[in-house]
Amino acid sequence: MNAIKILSDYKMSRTNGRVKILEELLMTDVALSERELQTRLEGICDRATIYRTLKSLTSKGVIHKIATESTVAKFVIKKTPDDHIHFKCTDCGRIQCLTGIVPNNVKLPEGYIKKETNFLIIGICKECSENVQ
Amino acid sequence: MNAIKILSDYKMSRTNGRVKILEELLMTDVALSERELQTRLEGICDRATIYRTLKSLTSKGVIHKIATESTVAKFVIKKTPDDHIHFKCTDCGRIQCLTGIVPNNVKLPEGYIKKETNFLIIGICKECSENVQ
DNA sequence: ATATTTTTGCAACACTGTCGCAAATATCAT
DNA sequence: ATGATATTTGCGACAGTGTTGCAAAAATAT
Repeated sequence: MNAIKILSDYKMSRTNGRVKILEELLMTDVALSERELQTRLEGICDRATIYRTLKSLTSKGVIHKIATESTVAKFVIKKTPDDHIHFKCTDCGRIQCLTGIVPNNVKLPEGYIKKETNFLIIGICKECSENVQ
Repeated sequence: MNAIKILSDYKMSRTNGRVKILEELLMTDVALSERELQTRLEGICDRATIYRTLKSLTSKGVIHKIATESTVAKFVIKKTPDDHIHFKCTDCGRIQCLTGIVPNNVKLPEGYIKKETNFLIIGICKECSENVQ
């Protein structure tokens, strides 16, 4: 995956800020908040630009917006189009995608129509649980 | 379930505001935000009191805090201690508990420890999908 | 009934996310 | 490449959410 290709695929102007934001998101496998992106992109682009970019990338389906209990939104590149689970570690605070385990057997009651899922498991991640011992 | 009993069970002072907040939460089966509670409790208690009460009820496990994509926290009384799924309707905006369907087969990878889950499905609820036709 | 502890209301605050608008930048056509 | 057009940016301002310190008020304990 490549930032410039994504922008052209989705017919978005190739601006410096957008390229850098996408590169940051492509570089990591944990979800980032606008805040975290801002510190990584110090001086490169404005808060408003980051928010606007995250919003358009989300609406185009390039990234996924994850709601957290701290009510700060975090964003990750979508790797698979399937529903998948996110894992938040209470120790290091990171949010990761758990690929592989898919809650596809969830059956909604009659009359309910699914559009999207937002599955978050909170606990201790592998790295942190190893460090404890 | 009874507001006054809950407060005494959890050794929380029985104040007017807390009783009213709990009664509102017990009365409904959809998740409420602080905002929504405030309008229902017009003049009965302060914003700060509602936030503080919701926080302590959440930490005691009486209610569940649901993170939404709009980054406004919503709260519901916990009916079952099990993991369960919440459903947010994009039409009427309500968030309900879907009891009965439990994603218990979700298997975390080696080394991950589960503490809590936050499963949200976004779509159209039964009532709204019936009204469309 | 009084002393002690807890909670409340208020005001102030930090932070997240949004928006209008003029300036800057990117894209398009030539 | 050059200029015309369209899009995006940065800035400042703003609304809303959630938190906190502190004195007053209310609840609990004695």
